[in-house]
Amino acid sequence: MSTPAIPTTPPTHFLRQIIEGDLAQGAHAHKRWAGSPGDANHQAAGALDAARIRTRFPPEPNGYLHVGHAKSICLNFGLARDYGGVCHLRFDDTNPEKEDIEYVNAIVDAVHWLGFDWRDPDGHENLYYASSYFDFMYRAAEYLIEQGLAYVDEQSAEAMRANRGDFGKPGVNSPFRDRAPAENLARFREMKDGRHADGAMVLRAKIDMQSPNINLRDPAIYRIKRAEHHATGNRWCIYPMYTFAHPIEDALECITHSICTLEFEDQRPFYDWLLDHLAEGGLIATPRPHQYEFARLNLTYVITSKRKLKHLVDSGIVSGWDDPRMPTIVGLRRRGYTPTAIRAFCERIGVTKDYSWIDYATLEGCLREDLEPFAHRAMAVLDPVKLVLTNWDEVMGAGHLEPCQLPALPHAEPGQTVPQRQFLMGREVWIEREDFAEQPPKGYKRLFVGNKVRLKGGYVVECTGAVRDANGVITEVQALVIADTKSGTPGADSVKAKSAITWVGAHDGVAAEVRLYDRLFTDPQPDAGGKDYLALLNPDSLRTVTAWVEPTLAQARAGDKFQFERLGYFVADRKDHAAGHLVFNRITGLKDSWGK
RNA sequence: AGGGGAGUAGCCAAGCUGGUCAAGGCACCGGAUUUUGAUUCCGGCAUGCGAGGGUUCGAAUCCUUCCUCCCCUGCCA
Repeated sequence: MSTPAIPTTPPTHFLRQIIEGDLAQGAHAHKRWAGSPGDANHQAAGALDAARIRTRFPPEPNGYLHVGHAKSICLNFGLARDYGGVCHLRFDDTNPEKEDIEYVNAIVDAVHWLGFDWRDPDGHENLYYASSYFDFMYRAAEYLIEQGLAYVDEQSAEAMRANRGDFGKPGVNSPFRDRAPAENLARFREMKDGRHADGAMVLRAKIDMQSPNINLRDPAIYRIKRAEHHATGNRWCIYPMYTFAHPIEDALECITHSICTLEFEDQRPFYDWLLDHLAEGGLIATPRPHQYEFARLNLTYVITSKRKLKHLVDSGIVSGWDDPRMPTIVGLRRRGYTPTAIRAFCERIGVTKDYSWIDYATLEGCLREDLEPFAHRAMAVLDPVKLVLTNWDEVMGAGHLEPCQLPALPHAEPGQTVPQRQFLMGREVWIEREDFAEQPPKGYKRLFVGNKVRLKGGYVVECTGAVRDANGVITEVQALVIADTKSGTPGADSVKAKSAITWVGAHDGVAAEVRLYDRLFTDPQPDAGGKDYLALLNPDSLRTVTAWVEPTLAQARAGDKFQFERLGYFVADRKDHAAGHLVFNRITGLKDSWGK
């Protein structure tokens, strides 16, 4: 008797509603797609687009992706997947000074790792570069000039800024604003031909210097910049600005829904202005794309500012972009987070236009939820103290080692075969220091004199005391093993134990380096309100201990994830873990014990 | 100051055309099961939807005034 599968509808949000509305109206039903990006003529020659919608994830290749990008990735690729569409991966590489091919590759890896691809129904890969549209962008710029919609401004940057006005003061027209199109065209071509110095002049859209929206006060759309581009080399010395380039990129790729973050809302009127003019001129396919904005992710205790993240790396506060404490995709990956958990997280937090802070606990919860059903269990002792079973030799025989076993997963499905973990119990075992208490607090269920506890998978023992050294530090805990109480035998339940504690045999335990990671910052919002984030670093964000782990763990391979019972989820480090030197990273505890 | 956005529980978030509408998740608190104080399972958790006023038989949903927060004055994206 199995419960009928309940169809899981992803939570709705305003973007889904917009798309569903568009689809219902057939807004994109007649769009054509020639199989590659291109202008109006190119697309008109194509077939009806097999993709019902097209979205895009458009990172600038100037750094590593982080959780915030994951939200955008899951949104754009998820929407395309859910509505029979396609999501393009597009590198917005319009500023050669900041960009590098190294980042391109890292971004490709990260998006793939998250579980997404950018293929058309026919398998064609939609991986694009803004830089491959430079020719068209140049043509569009000349079109604008010819139409009297753009002009070359020779004011200095300072003069431009001053004449732009501010929130309370309208801008004033540039003295170059009313030049004739032919003159502008000539100047623009000189710019392209390298006849002018960097910064000597820019091409500006001619809109409205009085606009209350400062983005519409004749925004710069092309600048002179002699820099080698990672893709186009030195072919160009003028580069389009984001403002101008992005709408065109969307249009050439036949994007239906161009989704970006809130800070671009004021940019939308220009987006519409540009594309409407280009569509009217027959340069781009119609219907043209539309821009929608959502709120970016803020995660408590996490910083996503690229500049600050870079400082953490450069100053050695963390070991690199993939340090397991970093909120980068590579960092989360090395920490042990799974793509499934990250995707679930992005789904769970919703999509709105509200400025919000998501609890870090939400991410941790998604990880635990993902790992709980299949992460193999293992026993480990992170803060070891020896437990000596003083009557072991009499009861079990001198030097006896008792083979014990436990299933790798506690809740096996009826037909499921679960591997068994084998280990040995002897006179001496390692237990957690905190599993013994001289003065047990109220409700304490572990070892204290007179209390009976099961060594999980082994025998029930009764605590008799502890041995201290000259400084009063406990060097050994003592107990009596109770015969015939071994786990899985008929007598197992003959003696009631208050609890079961985890342990590792002193004879077959294996040493391992365990890296106990915690949040990098002590403040829930280290990146807000102009705080000094460096003063808010958590001094205990990494504690490395030498632990004892059960023998099965010696076979762990880099990247394998486990639940160390009662301790949390751990992953064998993908960089440093090796057969002869076990290294485990704590992904997260079994519950949030911070502040407990 | 001008423009653009947003305000529903500790944190997210449904709710849109006014009538069991205050969903759901996380967190938290009870209780049951448990050889992980985990998991699982049950139960609890907003007389109130930024505040005030109004329209209406009836408003989180409509009107109005006010308050708070975020974004915009790069030849960055």
